[in-house]
Amino acid sequence: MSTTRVPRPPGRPRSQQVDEAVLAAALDLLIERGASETSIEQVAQRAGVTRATVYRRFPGKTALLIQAIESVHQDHAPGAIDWPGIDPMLDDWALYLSVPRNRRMLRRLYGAVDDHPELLRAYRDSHGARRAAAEHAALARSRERGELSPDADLDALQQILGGAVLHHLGACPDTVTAGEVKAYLVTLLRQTGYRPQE
Amino acid sequence: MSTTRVPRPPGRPRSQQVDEAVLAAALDLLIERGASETSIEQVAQRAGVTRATVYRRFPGKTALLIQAIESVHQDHAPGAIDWPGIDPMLDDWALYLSVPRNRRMLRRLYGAVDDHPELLRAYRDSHGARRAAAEHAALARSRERGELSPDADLDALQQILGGAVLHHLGACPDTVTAGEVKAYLVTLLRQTGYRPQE
DNA sequence: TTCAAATACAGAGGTGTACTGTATTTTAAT
DNA sequence: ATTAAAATACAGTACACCTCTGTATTTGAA
Repeated sequence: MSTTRVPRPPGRPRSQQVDEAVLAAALDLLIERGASETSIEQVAQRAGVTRATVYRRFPGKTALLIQAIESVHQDHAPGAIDWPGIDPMLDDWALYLSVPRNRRMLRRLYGAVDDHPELLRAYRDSHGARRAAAEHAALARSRERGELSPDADLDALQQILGGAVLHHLGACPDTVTAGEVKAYLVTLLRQTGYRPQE
Repeated sequence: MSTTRVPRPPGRPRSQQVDEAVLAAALDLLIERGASETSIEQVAQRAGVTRATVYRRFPGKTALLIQAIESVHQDHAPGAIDWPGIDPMLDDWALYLSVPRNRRMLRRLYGAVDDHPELLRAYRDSHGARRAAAEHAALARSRERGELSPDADLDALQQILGGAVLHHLGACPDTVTAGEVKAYLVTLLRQTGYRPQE
């Protein structure tokens, strides 16, 4: 492999530990305080590093936050998602939405749409695109199986589900269980003719 | 009338003009920059007064913003809303959601849920409560008229609509027309069995 | 006389850059 | 092979500048 033949550049290499600490601190602060309330100073402080060290890696706050967002989902979920139908898909969603940290994260991203649209875009680019396709596929399988009306508009259903998630994020306390989230989603989906096979 | 018999308090009275200027400035900044990015300093500057003048009226930013939000809808819409059915209701929504300022305002309120939950609460208290009842009534009328399935869950439909609005706010540019918004809402609602009478 | 409003103040925190000293690593000369 | 030089990273400090906060004091309108 020629990939191993990368001549190491001269000088002291950057500490990977510092890389990770900075990104983790940035992500934490994004979730805790939001994008515009997060400062380079705070990130550096939390990462146990000086501001200059952060500035060496990132030109500014936005670039830092974008990379922090991207760093989340490159760790796990390298393979493609594939749900056999709506029910297991909702299970996954419910599990995700029952973790307060995830809920806050999503709210922060949507809440920063006007000031930092790049963040939501980075989130979608880094792990939303695959999902959309997988969602569509799951809905299609369920429709074939008769769990949905044969003439159901899958795109519309997808948007209804997306809206339901947003509504839930804004209206429900972060103490909900996965079971409650799923029950909520199923209730709404039932209005569209969803009839899960038992 | 004894109401005219209010003995004027001694000293210089507060300028009502300043009152309005401060509230208007606060509302503008809330919409433009968001709650946490808005400072008393900026409000004072935009209202053409000094900080001390603002502090005399409001103990802090939150109280100021709450009152600014409440000041919007006490001007117009004093009477109860009453929609004869879903279609005119969607017309009203679409009109509202086609005004960029309104869209921004809603995004700001939802985006500030984690940091300033009082703001969304104030919004709901000051003109969301009435609406919810009116929505339910409009849906009920349409159901009776056969535009919805007889066993439609009105609460669930209401939440679907609420979610759709949020989704639209986050996904669509603020240049949409009222017609486009309505088309979007109707498309989603059709999935729930909505069949408007022509 | 009494309160509104302007002015002044001290403190906190953030920004981006620059400079020090030290640690770590490669490259080149011996 | 050993050693010196060069290159880079990091901590720490400082700078000049800005914005915001909350209060205290003064000026002036009713």
